Amino acid sequence: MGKPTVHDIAEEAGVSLATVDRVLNERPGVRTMTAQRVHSAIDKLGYVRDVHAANLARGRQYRFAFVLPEGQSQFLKALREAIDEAGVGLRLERVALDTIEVPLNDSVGMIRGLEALQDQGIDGLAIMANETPVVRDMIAHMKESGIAVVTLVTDQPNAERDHFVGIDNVAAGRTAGVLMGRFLGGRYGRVMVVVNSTHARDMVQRRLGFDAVINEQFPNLHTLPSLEGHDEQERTATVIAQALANQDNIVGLYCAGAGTRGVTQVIAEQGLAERIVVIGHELTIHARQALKDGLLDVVITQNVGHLVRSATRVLRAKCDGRDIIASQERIRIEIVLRENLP
Amino acid sequence: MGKPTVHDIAEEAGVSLATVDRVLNERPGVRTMTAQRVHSAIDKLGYVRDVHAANLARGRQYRFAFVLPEGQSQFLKALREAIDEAGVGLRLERVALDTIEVPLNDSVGMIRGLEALQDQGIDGLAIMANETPVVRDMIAHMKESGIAVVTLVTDQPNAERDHFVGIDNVAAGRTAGVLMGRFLGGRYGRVMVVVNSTHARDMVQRRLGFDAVINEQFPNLHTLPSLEGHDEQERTATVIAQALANQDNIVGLYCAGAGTRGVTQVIAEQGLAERIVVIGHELTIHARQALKDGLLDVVITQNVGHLVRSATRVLRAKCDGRDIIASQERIRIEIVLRENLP
DNA sequence: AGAAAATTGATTGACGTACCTCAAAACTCC
DNA sequence: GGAGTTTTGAGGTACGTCAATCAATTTTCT
Repeated sequence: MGKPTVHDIAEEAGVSLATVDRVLNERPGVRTMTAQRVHSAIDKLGYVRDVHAANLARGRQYRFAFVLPEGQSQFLKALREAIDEAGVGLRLERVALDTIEVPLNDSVGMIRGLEALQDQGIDGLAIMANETPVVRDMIAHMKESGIAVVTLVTDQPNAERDHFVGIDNVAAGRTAGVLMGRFLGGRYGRVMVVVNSTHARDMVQRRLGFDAVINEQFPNLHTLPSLEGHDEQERTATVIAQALANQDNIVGLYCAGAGTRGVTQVIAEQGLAERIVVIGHELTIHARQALKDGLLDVVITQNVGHLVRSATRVLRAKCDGRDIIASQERIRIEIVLRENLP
Repeated sequence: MGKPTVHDIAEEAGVSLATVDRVLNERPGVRTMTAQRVHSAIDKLGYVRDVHAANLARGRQYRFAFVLPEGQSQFLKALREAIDEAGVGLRLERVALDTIEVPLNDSVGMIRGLEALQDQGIDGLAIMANETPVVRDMIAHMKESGIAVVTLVTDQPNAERDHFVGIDNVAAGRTAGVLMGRFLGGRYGRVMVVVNSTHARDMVQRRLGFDAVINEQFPNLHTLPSLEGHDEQERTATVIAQALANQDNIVGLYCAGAGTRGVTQVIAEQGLAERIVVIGHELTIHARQALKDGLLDVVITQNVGHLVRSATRVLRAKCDGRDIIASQERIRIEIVLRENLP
């Protein structure tokens, strides 16, 4: 009464094992009629192929590559570490993970990097990159040559990716908005918003969500135009310090980008922790420390471990032609306070 | 250059396959000296046994059982659904999940239920139950007969369980405390606390964390003695209504237990949504709706899907004698607002 | 009808491990 | 040094699937 095997469906369909195998692996030389008989036997018995036995037999290795932008940000570092850590455990599962880093705004370098990948015979790709035509074409090209592609952290909704692994950034911005409004408890004032770049899709979305909530629910607050930090600590610190000097009655600061370090630096230097509600993104080690020190009130984050594992699960499912369990692959918007620091 | 196999370690150790097999599966009849040679060959080559091939060979089935308290609460319902859902996907992994329900405060019934399990030849157990001597002895008994045991949702720190799958309830209470304090933005008043039962360990811990934060950080607030709802909507609604009538200046309500429905019922009836900050636990369908309707400000929750998958991963690792990846098995305290509702 | 082509069956050997048997070799102990 | 015991080796079968070969059968076409 165990699970049905190929033998059982061969018997049920009244064909030989060889034929069942041909049908299952879509090899030629089977009449449509016969194939149909096999398929209905599969349905009737509820056969599902034993992926592990199959992989064992064919000596299959899944080769997945993570394509990340070059950069020293703590978020990227944590992401790379998560990839390495996941890679260790996945070796037992016949999955090999590679990481390649491509220059952020250098399309030629990116194309070169990805072409190298293709020659290596990669099975799947998780790509984190800004939305550009070059990337979009690259994804289309990869898909054409049978490589599964997921976008990571930043989506490319117009590209033919199989799946997006990351959070809904509008919702993340909205979440930041409510927390900002509620933590300020009715106080009147202005809220500064810092982004990495006003062009990046995720920054735009977070800002959108943030402003929407503030405008809808907190008429006592006024959001200022975005400041650009460009992912650099010094630059972020400078623009913030400048803005603080020029504006009065700043009660909140939302750092929608990853460069929280520059923010906390200014907050610490000017001793603003008590007076200003500060909300940042991505739970890096610096953000953790800042939370503990009270320099940061809230961090909105996505778990890098989940990102990596979800991406590999999705890629594997796509390679095997299986469906994914959507509920399992939804990346949560995590709200971290000092009190629930994991 | 592939992964080393048993053949490779046989050669490296200068012994036969049979001997390697005896060592790996701890079968008798191998001199300590020889076993040592095999072990050092394993270390040297970095051999890791292919679990899937092994399971295939021995036709292994992992049989795990979830032991849940009887009850109709939405949380339990969601947990049961998560178990069923996970069970479907896990069939391919040779894991069979069962759920059994035992009467909450009936030790005899519980023992009977668990004894039935033992006879069925179960490999692992995930148990959610109040901390009692009966349960503790049961766990010890199970462990003795070689069954892996994890506690679920509620820990039994004095029992010899292999692992606890659930959140840190003190931290959860603290999280509720900060959110309560900050959402109230300096207002003065009293905060009501509702629990299922003042005896349950997790309720005590949440209450502890909640009070600690309020006392440390929010002198403007005063927490009232716990009200008991006993997991019943009507009863919860009654005690809250009563307390509201007897106390003035209630500004917050923390429902540490799962019976959020009774709370939202009263809030809706008396139109208190705007005046009182309400924080509850567990994101059931009712809690979702209440968040959307603004009857609930925050829900602190643990993802039931994660709970179930983590429990099965841990049990499987224990059965295989593998280590778990601690970071992957830490269940997050999730903060859910209307804006980041998943 | 006969030849050519397409389809199907039967069989075999992997993959990496478990588990069993039987015989050979190596150790005890007196 | 011989009997007894313990340890080791050699070999086979199985798990569920893939992949390949070669022969046998059926279909298609002329």
